[in-house]
Amino acid sequence: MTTDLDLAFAALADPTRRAILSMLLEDDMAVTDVAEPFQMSLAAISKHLQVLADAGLISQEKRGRVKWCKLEPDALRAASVWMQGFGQFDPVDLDDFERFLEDEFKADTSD
Amino acid sequence: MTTDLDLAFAALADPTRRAILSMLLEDDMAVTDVAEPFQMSLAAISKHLQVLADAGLISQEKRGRVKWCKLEPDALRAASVWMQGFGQFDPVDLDDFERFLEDEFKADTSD
DNA sequence: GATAAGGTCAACCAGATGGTTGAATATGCA
DNA sequence: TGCATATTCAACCATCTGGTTGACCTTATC
Repeated sequence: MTTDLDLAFAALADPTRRAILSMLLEDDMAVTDVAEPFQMSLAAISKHLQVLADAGLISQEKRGRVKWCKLEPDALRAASVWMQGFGQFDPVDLDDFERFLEDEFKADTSD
Repeated sequence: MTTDLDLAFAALADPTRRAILSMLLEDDMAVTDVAEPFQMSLAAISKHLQVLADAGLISQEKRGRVKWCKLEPDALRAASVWMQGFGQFDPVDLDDFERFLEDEFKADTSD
C-alpha cells in the first residue's frame, strides 16, 4: 500500500524536485522554463514534474501548447503535521529559509 | 551529492520506518523488540534502522549484546523548517496526531 | 566449554528510480 | 500548408531499494 505520505516524502527526497518547488514559490511556470536552469533533459524534468503532481505537491494545467505548473502547498500539510508531532519546532525565520533555498539550489544546478 | 535533507526525506518515505519512529516516541527499544510487530525478517528491520540512523533520525547504542535504538527528533528540524517555508501551518492537535499514527501503524503491520 | 540470544553481513532477487535518446503529438504562427 | 515550439512517450540503461535466506560474530547463561 502506498499512502499519500509515502508519495509526498519520496517526492521531497530529491534535490531537483525540491529546487523546482522553490522556483514555483515565486510564480507559476511553464515546463520549459522550469527545465532551463538544470543540466538535464527536458524529458527528465517532465518526469520530475509528474512525480510532484502525483504527490499532489503541484498541479499542472495546459493552456494552448504550454503546460503551466503551480505549487500546491496544502499538500505539504499532512507531512508537516506528521513531523511536528515529533517535536515542537520554533516558528521559522523566512530570511533563513530563503538563504537555505538559495544554497540548495546552487548546489543542485551547478554540478 | 546527497544532502542531509535527501536522507531525511528518503528515510521518512517508507511506512515501516515511520512506524518505527512512532514506536520510539514511546520509549527506547532493542532491535529485536522493534522488529516484533512487523511481518518481515529481523535483517530487514536492521536495514531500516540503519537507514534511519544514517539520516540522523535515530541513534543506536550497544549495551551488552543488546543494541538500543533512540529517537533523535532534532534531526527532523531541517526537514520541518524546509516545509514550513511553504506555508504557515496551524499548530498541530496532538490527539489528532496520535490517532493518525495509530491508523498508519495498523495499516502498515496488518498486511 | 557448549548452547542460546541479539544482531549484522553477504549474496541474491524483483521492482522502482533517475537519467538518456529519438520519435511522436499537439499547438501556434507565417 | 508547412515549419517551429512545447511536451510527452517509449525504449533502454545503471543504480538504488526493500525484501529474502543462511552464515557469522559477539555476548550471556548453564
